[in-house]
Amino acid sequence: MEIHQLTYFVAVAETGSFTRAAERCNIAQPSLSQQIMKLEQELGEPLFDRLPRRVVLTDAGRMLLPRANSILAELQDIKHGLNEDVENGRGVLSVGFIPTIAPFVLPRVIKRFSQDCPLATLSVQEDLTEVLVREIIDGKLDVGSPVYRSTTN
Amino acid sequence: MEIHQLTYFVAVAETGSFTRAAERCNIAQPSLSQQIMKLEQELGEPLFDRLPRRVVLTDAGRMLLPRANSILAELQDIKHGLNEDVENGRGVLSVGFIPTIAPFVLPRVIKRFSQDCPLATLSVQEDLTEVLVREIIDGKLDVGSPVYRSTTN
DNA sequence: ACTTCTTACGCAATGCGTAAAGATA
DNA sequence: TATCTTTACGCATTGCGTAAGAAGT
Repeated sequence: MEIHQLTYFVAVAETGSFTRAAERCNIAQPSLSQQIMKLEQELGEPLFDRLPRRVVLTDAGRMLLPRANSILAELQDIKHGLNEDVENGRGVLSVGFIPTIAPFVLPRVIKRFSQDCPLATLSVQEDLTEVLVREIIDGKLDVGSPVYRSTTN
Repeated sequence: MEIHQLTYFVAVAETGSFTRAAERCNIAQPSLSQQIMKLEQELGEPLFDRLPRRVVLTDAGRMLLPRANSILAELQDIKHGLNEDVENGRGVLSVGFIPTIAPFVLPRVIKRFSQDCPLATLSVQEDLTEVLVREIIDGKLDVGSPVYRSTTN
């Protein structure tokens, strides 16, 4: 399992197409196909259902997506934050949530976290919690702490 | 930045030696040196101070370590959990902590998490919290939820 | 026919190993 | 001299691109 494979996987999942994902990743489409197949082979089951007109996630793919996003976001954080001041409680806590549990814990955990570490930044990755996170960002759900959603490059 | 580079980095950090890290990773020692140097080059600053008798983490290295562990643990979770039943609240929440904030939030977050998701498993990665986690595992600190520390292979 | 994914194949990049060289005690 | 890391260099793996094939609308 390699990082670029996770990148390609997320691109396919988000675009719903191998072709468009290849464009986004700036590689040839067969090369992307090849890497996705290797990933599926390593994990033991297909990640996408290849339908005639579009590509949709399988159950395994749906489970992988938030975790892949979390890992890619953490890598982003590393590149951004290593040279900068990540001291003095200004750290970045990167948390990946699983769909089932997110709605229950997320608001409370964020609130709790913001109370203990007001200067720290929280990074949340989970597709199904996107709406929730957006509400927080928009200020409809005040949690008292800076929250941002990492872009997946 | 590649996965195997993070693996090598963690091995060097934990063994305090390029030679022993290479043995653990089952590769030649110069090859490991090469990958560590590439990683340092990409991040823009050295990760280790090469002392005569041992190697120690630089500030940058200390910041990278918990994040690298977190990523590697997430990859482990993916491999373990994809085929299995990660539904019904039996999921694995993998959380990476930064040294400064861990002692404050960890116990409370774990307790809160266990209340909301009694069937879920919590995975914590941070070297400086190792003692804390061990106390929890040993039962001295009851949090009411299964906790395990992922091995970094 | 047109769009999209897969297969086939060759090249180029790179991770790894062996051997030699610094460096420090 | 012994231990440990770095440098040098060649090989083998593999990711990527181009071209052709397959399948569906």
